[in-house]
Amino acid sequence: MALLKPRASYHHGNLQAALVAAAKKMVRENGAEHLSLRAVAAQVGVSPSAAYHYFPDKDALIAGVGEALFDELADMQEREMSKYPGVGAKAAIARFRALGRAYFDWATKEPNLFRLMFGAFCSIEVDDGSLSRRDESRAWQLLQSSLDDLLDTGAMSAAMRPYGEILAWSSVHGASALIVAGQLPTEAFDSLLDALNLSLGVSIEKNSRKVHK
Amino acid sequence: MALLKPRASYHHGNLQAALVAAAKKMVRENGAEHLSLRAVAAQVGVSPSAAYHYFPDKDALIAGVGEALFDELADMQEREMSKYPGVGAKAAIARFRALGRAYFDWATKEPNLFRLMFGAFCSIEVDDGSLSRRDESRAWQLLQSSLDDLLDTGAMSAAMRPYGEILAWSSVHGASALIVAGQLPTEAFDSLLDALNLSLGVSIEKNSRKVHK
DNA sequence: CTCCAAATCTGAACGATGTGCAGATTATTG
DNA sequence: CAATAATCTGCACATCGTTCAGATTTGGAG
Repeated sequence: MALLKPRASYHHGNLQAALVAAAKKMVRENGAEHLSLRAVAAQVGVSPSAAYHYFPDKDALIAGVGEALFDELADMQEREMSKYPGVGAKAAIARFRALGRAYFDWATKEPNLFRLMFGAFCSIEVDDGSLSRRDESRAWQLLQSSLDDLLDTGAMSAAMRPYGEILAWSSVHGASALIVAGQLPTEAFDSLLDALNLSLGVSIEKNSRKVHK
Repeated sequence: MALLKPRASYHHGNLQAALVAAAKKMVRENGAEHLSLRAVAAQVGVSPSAAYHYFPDKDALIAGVGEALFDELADMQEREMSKYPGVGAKAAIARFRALGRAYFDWATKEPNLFRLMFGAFCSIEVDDGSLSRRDESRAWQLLQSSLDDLLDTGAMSAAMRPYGEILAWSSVHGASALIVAGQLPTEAFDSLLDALNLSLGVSIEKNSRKVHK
């Protein structure tokens, strides 16, 4: 089982990317904890040892998958936000909700990938004391500009603005993680978004759902 | 390495509990993803096969550790809250803060145990549609009574009460998880607690820290 | 106390896994 | 065209999770 596929040439061409892509697909289906380096290599049509030319060990491969995933998540968030292109407060609120919901949808549709991103893999280097991952991440910048947008259009209370990033990201991530882990029911996320809007001084509009029980 | 320790009697006495305890110690040190069933058995002084009399497989052992951990977490939260035994609003606020901070301290002091609890292990059974884990968990009940306490003592706005559980648990868990994953700096949790108190209509008292950055 | 059945643990074995290393194969450059 | 570098293979090793037949011990019935 899991035999080597024949290849056109002895050299693969773009092995590194192919390994990451194959690993991502297998993590999505089986979870990162059941990923096998040998299976990834076989899927790509290469011997297990070949992977060690591009990754020092299996964990590095998984970290490579994680990097790609953070980019994909930001892409999806941008796509969802761009569906509400207006300039007023109403559009700003819609974009803010879309941002949070995109995060949640990603988490629930791809729980294995979501767990990979925030698990024990993808170790963050903080030894040099420079930028923390947060400041450079695209997701963080999206959130920041969305909150600025809310403030500028008068949709958000100025008093809560300094807490916007931490409260929004923590609560949206926390609800998503707890729901993915089975500790909260799926419907709880609607309540969370309503609560978050209330907290930031944003009035709930008609598309909000009922408070969960 | 990892030799079998000699035992007094052929039968161990309380193997199941000993296995869980040893597994917990090893997860705490090396992370659940590097736990070895054989190493756990050797630590207890028993052959690897002996474990299969109490757990169908390795994942079940890890799930057993998870169960114990949820109890320990609730114990710690109760202990921390009992340090503020007053009856007024001020004490209720202090207890609420202690509840959240105990959760965070647990997460940061034992990141490997924290990740085990909310990772892909400890699968929740929801097939029978009965109680979700949330409703029966002691942590949830602690949070509920703490929020009721805030409301009764007039420390919390009644309008926010329906959102109390979801907002508090999601944001505290989210901030803890993001900080443990290295996505947020440690100091961010103080801001989160302040933001949470503001959101629920609780006035910030003197022991609050500066907003981060 | 004796003996037997049930509970508990061992030992060896199997297939699969992560990883290192010597060498084979191909690409690239002078 | 030759030689050097890049890339990949084959084999080996230790370890892992798991199974199963059998050894050891316990507890209860006579």
